[in-house]
Amino acid sequence: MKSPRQGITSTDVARRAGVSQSAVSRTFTVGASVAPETRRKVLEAARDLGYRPNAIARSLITNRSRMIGVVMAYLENQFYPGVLETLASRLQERGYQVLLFTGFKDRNSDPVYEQVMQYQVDGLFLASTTLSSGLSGECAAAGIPIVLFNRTTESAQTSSVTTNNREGGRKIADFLVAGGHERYAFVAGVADSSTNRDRETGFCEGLEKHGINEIIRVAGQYSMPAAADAARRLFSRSERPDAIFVANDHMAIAVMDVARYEFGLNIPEDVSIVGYDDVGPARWPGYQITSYSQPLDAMVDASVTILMDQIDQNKVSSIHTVIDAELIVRESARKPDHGLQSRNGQLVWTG
Amino acid sequence: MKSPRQGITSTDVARRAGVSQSAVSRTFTVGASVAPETRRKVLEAARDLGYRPNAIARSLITNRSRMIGVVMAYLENQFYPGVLETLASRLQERGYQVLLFTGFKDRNSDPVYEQVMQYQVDGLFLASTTLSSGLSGECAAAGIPIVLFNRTTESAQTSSVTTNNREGGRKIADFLVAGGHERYAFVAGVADSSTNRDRETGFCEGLEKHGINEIIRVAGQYSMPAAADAARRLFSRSERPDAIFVANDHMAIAVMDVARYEFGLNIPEDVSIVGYDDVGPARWPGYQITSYSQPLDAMVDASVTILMDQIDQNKVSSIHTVIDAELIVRESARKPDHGLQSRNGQLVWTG
DNA sequence: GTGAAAGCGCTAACAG
DNA sequence: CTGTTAGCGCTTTCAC
Repeated sequence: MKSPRQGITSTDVARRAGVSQSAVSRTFTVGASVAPETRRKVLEAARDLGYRPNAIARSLITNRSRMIGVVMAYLENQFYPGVLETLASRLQERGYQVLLFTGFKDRNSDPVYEQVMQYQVDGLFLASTTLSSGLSGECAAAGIPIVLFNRTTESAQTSSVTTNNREGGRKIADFLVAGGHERYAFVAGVADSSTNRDRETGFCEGLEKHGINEIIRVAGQYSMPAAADAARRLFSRSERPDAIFVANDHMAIAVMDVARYEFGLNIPEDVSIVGYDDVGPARWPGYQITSYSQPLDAMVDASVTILMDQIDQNKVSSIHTVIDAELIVRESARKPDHGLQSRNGQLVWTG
Repeated sequence: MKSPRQGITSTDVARRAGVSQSAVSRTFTVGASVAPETRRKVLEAARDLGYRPNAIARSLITNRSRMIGVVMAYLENQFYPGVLETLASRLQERGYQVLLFTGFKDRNSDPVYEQVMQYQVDGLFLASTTLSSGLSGECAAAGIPIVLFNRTTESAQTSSVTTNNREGGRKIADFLVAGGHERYAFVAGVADSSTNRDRETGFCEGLEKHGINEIIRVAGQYSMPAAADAARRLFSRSERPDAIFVANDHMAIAVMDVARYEFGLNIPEDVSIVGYDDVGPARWPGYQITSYSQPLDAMVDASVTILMDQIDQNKVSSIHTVIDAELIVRESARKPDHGLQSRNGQLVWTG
């Protein structure tokens, strides 16, 4: 008698259907040629036995696991669960699975990658995390494409998908200036992330273009508590800023809460706040954040396309896709009297 | 020349180290006996070559994939990303990986399970979703343990981890009654989920015990828009409820927003709101939801323990773990003048 | 402690 | 179209 862990194999099915084991394999391989009658017999036997092809065994021989390693350090920022959900969905449609690595926020991520690699993933999707150049080289050598999501590097061995963060920063500067503000501040994310750097650069450029050369910069580390602290410092200044660009919505929420509940400020009357990402809570009535939207679906689609193309061609290259995005205007920042346009029921800044 | 997709195998390492392939295998198998000198040679050769054992091939022979299939229909409710993160972390500590299935909210989930099974997962963790009895039987037969997270069934073939939802409902009733309210309402989640049913039953029981027999029940479907609609109906009544238990925090947020921004109500002066889960935003200054906490870590640990035990013993059984939880008292509901106790810097209702 | 050999369940030539 | 055969990379007896 078979042990309970032992499944039904294609050989079992073959025996029962009175055909060869290869015939069974062919029946479950798309595009393989099997006579209708054989196929019928196999399917019947398979159904009777409750047979399911063993994807692990298939992987071993095809040298394709049909798994994509997805690495996300943390899921606290609401943007990422959304990414994960639509990514998983898109991949599943194409017959790929998600091998997820997350929850290692503070720990060293090297062992994580060690694991990913052992599972022979066909591609790597990295969000809210970075990768040693050693490993990306290894992946390139092994023919495993890598997509950095919402991050970039100069590396020739990885691809990336981002929005035009620099232009985003610039547009936000334009928007805030058009709204007639006086003292500008920036709440930064993690300093060495490309995304933060680009948003900041764009914002500064934009302000400078309008002759504004003084920007108060505080560090928010992409975390709510750090952003709250940053906000406290900002609002305690004698010259309180009246226009703040916060590098993402996750932090903007913390900043708004501090402004209102600790300093009694009114938004946007006393201070305008602009965020980035357009996450769920940005639309909640209590926040209504004016935010540069990151089009989730388009970004995920682009990532999946890059991965699939490179997997199919069996060769990795470095593609950098930049997705167009818009500044969605809501109530958290003073609105200019021009340059606003309604689009799909949303107000957007057209400059 | 090897194709780029071809990795370095144990045979390559063996050749370079001048030992047999089995020696290499042993070096990478914990508890196998290898002479220190052999081990050293192997490790050196492996490092030189950049060798990594192939987990897929190992799975095939050991009949253990060291992957746990995690199924979560959606990640919108902030509770679940948190679960996912700590679950992944705990599993990784034990050398298990997460094969994630999500993002099929509206679609039929059968093909999802079809996929999971093909990947020979060693166990199944199901949250915010249910399972056909056929499939759970199949898993039981195949020796694959299943844990339902935050749900239960009578099925003898699955385990479950929940908080004591019924008692939670009762305590919330006690708390609201002690706060001195008059008209009670319940915003339900998905009607046929065990979690919702138990919370509701407990709430009704609790109120009846205090002689309150009229409860307005509206359906919120565990979704924000549905909960918002439910709230609109509730607050449009001539006799507006002044105490509402919302089956989870995710919906409670929507209810609070409708109360404040559409009906101009003050919370808790005009209406008290109690939620369930104690998710992140429940602690945000703008919400401060009085909520029955679901202790994430304890729940996840219990789930992992169940899975690991059954995998190790190679036999599935039906364990139902119920975790103790507390009603965390914040500002969204009128506070009684007794029965409150401070614990770890939080106020809890002790009845 | 070590190597040789036999598979795990499957796919992919290869003849027929 | 079908069966036979040879592995995929690894673990695991089994002698030595």
